[in-house]
Amino acid sequence: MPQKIFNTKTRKKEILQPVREGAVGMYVCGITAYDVCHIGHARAAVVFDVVFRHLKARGYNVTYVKNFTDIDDKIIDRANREGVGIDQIAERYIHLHDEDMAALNVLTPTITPRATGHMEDMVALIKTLEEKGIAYAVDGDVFFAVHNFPVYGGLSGRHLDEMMAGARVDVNDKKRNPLDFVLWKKSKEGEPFWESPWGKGRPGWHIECSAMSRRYLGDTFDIHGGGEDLIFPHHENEIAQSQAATGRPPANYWMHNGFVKINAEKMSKSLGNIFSIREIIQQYHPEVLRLFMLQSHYRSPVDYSDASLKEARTALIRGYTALQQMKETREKLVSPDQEKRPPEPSDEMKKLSELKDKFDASLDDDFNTAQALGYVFDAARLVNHVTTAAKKMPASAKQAILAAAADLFAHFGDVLGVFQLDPDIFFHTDRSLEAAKRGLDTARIEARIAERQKTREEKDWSRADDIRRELAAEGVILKDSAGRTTWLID
RNA sequence: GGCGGCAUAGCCAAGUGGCUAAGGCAGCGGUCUGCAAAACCGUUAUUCAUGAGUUCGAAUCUCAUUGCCGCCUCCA
Repeated sequence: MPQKIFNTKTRKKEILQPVREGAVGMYVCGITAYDVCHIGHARAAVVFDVVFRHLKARGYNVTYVKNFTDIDDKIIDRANREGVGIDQIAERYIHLHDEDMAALNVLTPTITPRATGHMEDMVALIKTLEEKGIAYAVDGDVFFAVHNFPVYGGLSGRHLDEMMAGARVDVNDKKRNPLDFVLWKKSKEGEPFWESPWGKGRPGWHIECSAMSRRYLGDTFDIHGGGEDLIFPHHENEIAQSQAATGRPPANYWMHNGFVKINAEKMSKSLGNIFSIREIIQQYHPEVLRLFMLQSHYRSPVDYSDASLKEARTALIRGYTALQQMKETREKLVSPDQEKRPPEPSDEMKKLSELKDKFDASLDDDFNTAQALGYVFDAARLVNHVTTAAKKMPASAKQAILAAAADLFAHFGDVLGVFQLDPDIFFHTDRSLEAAKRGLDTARIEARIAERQKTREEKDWSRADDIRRELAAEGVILKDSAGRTTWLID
C-alpha cells in the first residue's frame, strides 16, 4: 500500500512520491531555545518521530532535519535578564530539550542544525532575493516584498488583497507594504550581530529554515512539518523566500500537527496553563505522555488533563501487563529446540500476521496512530488469551505464538516508540512515581507484602486479607500469583 | 471581518460511500482465584449534533441550522 500524507497545501490526502526514489527528505521546525519544552513541543516531536520511524520501517532512506533557533529576540531578552550571552541561553535550553526528547524516546533526527551556524547561507539567500528585486534594503534592514511574489498565500489559503484589508497598522514605516516581512534585521547598540552586506545585524525568523532546509535537503525536498500555528506566517514566508530564490517550491508535502489544549482551553502564557515536559514526567512515566499523544490523530487537537493522562496510564499498564505475562510464560516454556522449529500454522499465528499488516496499513494512511494502537491492543488481548486463558493449548503451540507475538510487539515498539521497555522496569518506574505522588514509602510496602507472604504460606487468610486491606486503603493493589505477589498503585 | 477545523456510546477516540460502527477507560454477567486483583469469555451506539437533499445504498457527499474551537501578532 502506498504511503498517504495529508498535504496542508492541497488539503487532501496525497500519495507520497519522493523526489528521489526510495529516499525521503524531511524538515521539521524545531524549538527556539529560550525556555524549557512544553507538551506542545512534545506532541510535535512525537508526531514527527513516528513519521520518521514508520518511513524508515517501510524501507525509505530518511534524512530528517530538525533545527534549533538559537538567535531570536526572546533569547536576547532572556540573556539580558540573566546577564549572560545568548550562546549560553541557547546551549542550556538545547541541552534540556535533548534530555526531554531522550526521556520521551524521540529519536535524534539525522541532522540538527542551528541558525547561527548558517549565517553565510542566510546572507547568500537574502542577497539572491535582493538581486532578483524581490527583497529591498532600507537603512540596514532587508524586507521581502510580498507583492513581488505572486503566489503568496498559497499554503494558508489567504489572498494578498484580503490580508491587506485586514492588516493591522504596522509601526515599522520602513516597509513598503505592511505585509512585507523582515529577512535581515539591523542590530541595535549592544545586541548580538553578524556582519553582512547591509551592515551589522541578525537574520529574520523565517530565513533560517529556508537556508538550512536547502543546504541539507536541496531546493525541493519531500516533507516539511511543524505545528499548525506555523502555517501562517512562518511556512508561508518560508515558501515565499525559498521559491522566489530558487524558482522551485521548497517542499512537496506540508504536514502540520494539531495543538495540545489544557482542560479544553488553549495553552498560553497569559492563561498560565503551560505544562513543561519535565514537570509531567515527574508525575507519569514518559511513555504515558507518548501514548496519550498517539491515541489521537495527529491533526486533531488533543485535550490534556490529569484525567486523560490517567487513562493513558491505565491503557499503558494493560499493554505492559500483557508483555509481562508473555515474558514470564515464555521463560517457563523455554526449550531451545522448540524455538528453532518452524511455527505450526494456527489461527493465532494468522491473526498476528494480519495485525501486523493492518498496523502498517494504518500508518501508511496518513500516520493514523490511533487506529494502529487499536491493533496493538488486539494483539495484547491475543497474548493474554494464550498466556492466561488457553489452558488446553499445547506448550509448543504457545511457544511459537508467543515468539511471533514478541516479534510483533518489537515492531510496534520500533514504530510507535512505546512498549519497548522490559515490563519489570516499566512497572518499577510506574510504582516509584505513583508512590512519590502519594508520599508512600515503597520499601515499607514491600516489607508489608513480605510479611503477608508468610501468612499466606501458613494459609492464615484472615491476616493476609488484613494486610491487603490496609495497603488497599493507601491505593496499593496486590496481585497474588503462584509464588509471588506483585503490586501496583491505584 | 477574512480563512479553516470539529460535533461518533457515560468519558476518550478511530472510521469519511456498501461486510456485524476499531481500540482504550468506566459499567454489567460469567470463568479463573483461598478471597481478591489482573486476565479471559460475553454484554453495553438499530445509530454517528439537527433538518432537508443526492444515491440502489451515507456516520461518510451537498445545502441549511445549531454549538464549540483554531489561525489572521510570538507560538509546536
